[in-house]
Amino acid sequence: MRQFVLSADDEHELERESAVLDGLNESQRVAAETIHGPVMIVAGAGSGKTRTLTYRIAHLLATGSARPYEILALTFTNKAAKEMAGRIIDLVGDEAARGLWMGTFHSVFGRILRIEGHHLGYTSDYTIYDTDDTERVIKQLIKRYNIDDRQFTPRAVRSTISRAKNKLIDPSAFAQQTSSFLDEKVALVYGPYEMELRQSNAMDFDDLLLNPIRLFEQHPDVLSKYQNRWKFIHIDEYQDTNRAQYVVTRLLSRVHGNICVVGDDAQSIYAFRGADITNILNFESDHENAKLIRLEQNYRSTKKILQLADSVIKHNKNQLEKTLWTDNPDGDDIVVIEALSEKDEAQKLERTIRDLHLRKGYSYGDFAILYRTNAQSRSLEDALRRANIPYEIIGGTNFYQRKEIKDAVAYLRLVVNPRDNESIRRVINYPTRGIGDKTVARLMDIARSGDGSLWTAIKQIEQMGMTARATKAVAGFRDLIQRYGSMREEAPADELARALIKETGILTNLRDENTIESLARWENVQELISAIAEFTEEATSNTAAIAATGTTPGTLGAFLQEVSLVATIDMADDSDRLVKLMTLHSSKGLEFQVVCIAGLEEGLFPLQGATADPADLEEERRLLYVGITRGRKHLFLSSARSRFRYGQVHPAVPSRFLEEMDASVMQTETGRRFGARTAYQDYARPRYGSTTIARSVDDRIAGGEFEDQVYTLERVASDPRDIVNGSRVEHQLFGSGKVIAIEGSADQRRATVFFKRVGQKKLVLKFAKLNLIE
DNA sequence: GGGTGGCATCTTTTT
DNA sequence: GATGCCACCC
Repeated sequence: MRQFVLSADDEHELERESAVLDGLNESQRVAAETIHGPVMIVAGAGSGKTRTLTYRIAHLLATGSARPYEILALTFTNKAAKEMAGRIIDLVGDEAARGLWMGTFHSVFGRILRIEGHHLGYTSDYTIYDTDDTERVIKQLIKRYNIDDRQFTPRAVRSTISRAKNKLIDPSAFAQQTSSFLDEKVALVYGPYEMELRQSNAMDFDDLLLNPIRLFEQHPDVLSKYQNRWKFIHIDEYQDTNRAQYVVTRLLSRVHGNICVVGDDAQSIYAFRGADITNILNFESDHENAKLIRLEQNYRSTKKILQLADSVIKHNKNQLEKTLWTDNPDGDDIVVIEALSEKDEAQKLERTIRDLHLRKGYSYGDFAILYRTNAQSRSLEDALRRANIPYEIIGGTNFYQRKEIKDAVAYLRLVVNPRDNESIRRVINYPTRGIGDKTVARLMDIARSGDGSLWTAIKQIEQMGMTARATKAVAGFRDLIQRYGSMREEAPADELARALIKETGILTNLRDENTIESLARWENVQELISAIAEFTEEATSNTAAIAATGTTPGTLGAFLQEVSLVATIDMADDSDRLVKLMTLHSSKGLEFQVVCIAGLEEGLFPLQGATADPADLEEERRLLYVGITRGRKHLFLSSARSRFRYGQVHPAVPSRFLEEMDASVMQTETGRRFGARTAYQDYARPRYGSTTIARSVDDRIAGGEFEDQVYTLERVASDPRDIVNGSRVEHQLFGSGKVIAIEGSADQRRATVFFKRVGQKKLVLKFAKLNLIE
C-alpha cells in the first residue's frame, strides 16, 4: 500500500517482520517448548508474549503432546482470543485445532455455567447483569433499606461489593470486617443484593468467576471432569488476574500442574477492578518447580521510546527485576506538544497525524491517540472530523449499553428468563402501558413477601387484589411475555426477536418521536435485530474450529449471554484506514506505528485522587508505561494549559510524569531540547508564531508540496472507503445528512443516508460522490 | 398515570 | 455538556 520509497526505517521494519516470521528467539523457544509443569513467562512490553503463548499451543498440537480439547487458553479480551485462534489455525490447520477452548475468563466460565449451573440452582438461560443492571439493582436496594447518603452512590457500593466478591468475601464475612462508614452501609445491601440476583436467575460479572469456584468446591466430580479434560492451561496477561481467577485456575491445574502464564508486572493496570498483582509476584513460591522465563528483548519500539518507558517505570518501587533492550534503531526523539486548551491540543495532534501521513506515508490506521478518560475523546473527535481524517473510537459507550438497545434486550431477556426482576422493572411500563410507579411498588411489595420474584406476582395478577385497571394492564404485559416465551422453542431466534420488538411498540414509539436522535435509535434497534439474525445464521452454519468466544448454538439465550460479554474493542475490525482513539486501558496488548498520548496534566493523568496513595500513583505510572510502549516508531506526548471539564474551563499544569522522563530523548515541538524548565518557559510564553512542523502542513499543502503524491485533500468527493456508519456527509443535491447504515463492499458498497432535507436515501458510494463533512 | 421543565451532579479506568 | 432526578402540572 505504501507509495513511497523505502526509507531506512522501512528497511528495518522488513527485517523485524522477517525475524518474527522466522520463528522465536532462544528464550521464547524454551518457553514454548517447556510443556510440563508450571511455567511463568515474565516479559517486557513488545517482547512477543502472546506470540510465544500462541507458538506453545501450536507446538503442543503439532507434536501430538496434547489433543485440542485438552487445551484451555484464557485471554483478556475476545479480540485477543480470536487473533490467537487465527494464528494457531494458520500454524497447524483447521482440523488439528478443532475443539480447543480459547476465550476470556468470563466467556469460558460463563459457558461452563450454562452446562453445569443447574448444580447451583441456575437454569442454563441465566441472565448476565452488566455494570449498569447491577447499579440499578443496588439503587433499588439503597432506596428500600433507606440508607440514602451523599457519598453512598450506587457506583461506590457496586465497586465495593465487586471488590469483596473478587476477594471471595461473602456477605456474612464482609459484615464482620467492616472498617469504614461506607463498608457498614455496604454490608447492609450486599446480602440482599446477592439474594436479588439469585431470585432473578441472574449473575453479575463477578459471579461468572465465583460460581465456578463454588461449583468445583461443592461438586468434586464436576471439578475432576474438567481437571481431566484440560491438561494444559494457559493464561495471558496474568498480571491482571484477580483472586477468583487465581483460585479457579489453581483448582483446574492442581492435578497435572501444567499451567503456563504470561505477564508483565509493569503493565498491571487493573487493580481498581480487583486485579491482584501478588498473583504474578508469587507465582514461583506458589507453584513448586515453577520455571521462570524472562523475555527481555523488545521487538516493537525504537531505542528512544524504550528508554523513555524505562525512565518512567523506574520511579516505581514495586516491580520484578528485568531490563528491556532492543536491537531496533534509535528512532526519533519523543515530541512533547504543549497546547493552550484541549481544542488546541486536538488540533495540534490532528496536524501531527496529517503531517506524518503525508510525509512518511503512514496509513491512518497506523495512528492511535490514547487518553486517560473517555470524556477526552470529544475534542479529539471534533478536530479529526473537521480535518476529514477518518477515525474510530474504541470503547466508550458500547452499542449494547445504549438505552434503546437495553430496552429491547430487556424484553428478549424476559422471554428467555422471566424471573429477571431488573428487566421487568426496566420495561414493565416502557413503552407506557398504564403501569405506574404505584402499581410497580405494590408488585415489589407482593414479591418481597413471597418468593422475591416479580414474575410470580405478575403471573397471578388477577389474585393480587389490585384495581381493575392496573390488573388489566399488568395482565397485558404478562401475556405478551408468556406468549413469546412459549414460542421460543419453535421459532428461530431472529424472527422471534423481530416480532416481539415490533409488538412491544418500541419501534413505533421511536419513529413517532421523529427527531434525528430518535430515528438513529430506531436504526440501532433494527441493527440489533440484524445482529441476532447474523448470530443465528452463524451458529447454524458454524464450522469454526475453535470456540474462541465459547460460542453456543444460536439460541436467543446464547446470544444474550454473549453480547453481555463483548467489549467494543472486540468488535473493532482491523480497519487499517482509521485513526484509533481509545483509553490507555483499552490500548493494552495493541501496537501502533505512531502513538499520541493526550492530556498529560496534573489531575487528569495522574488523575485527581490517584496521587495521594503511592500505590494508586504507581498504577497511573504503569498505565503511562503501557501507553508509551504501544508505540513502535513515533511517540507524541501532549498537554494543555487549560481544559474544559464539568462545563467549565479549568487551568491545568503539566503532569509530574513529564518531569520524571528522560529528557535526553525528548524535544519540544519546536525542536528544542525538552526539560522541566524549558517546558515551563514554553508555557509562560507560548511560541505559536514560530515555525513548527505540525503547524506548517496546511501552508505546505497550499504551496503544492504534496501534489505529486497520491494523497490529496481536495474537497470534491471523499474517498468512499472513508465513509463509515455515522459519518456526516454532503451530497450535491440532497444536502447534508448522516450515514445510518452501510452494506456491501467494494464497488457495491451502499450507504443509507438520512438527509436533513429529503429524508432517507440509499446510495451506491462509488457513484454518489459523497463528501465527508465535520 | 403521564409528561415536562428546571436543577444538581458529574468523569476514572472495564470483563 | 449531558444526563438523571424531582417537582409540578395536566
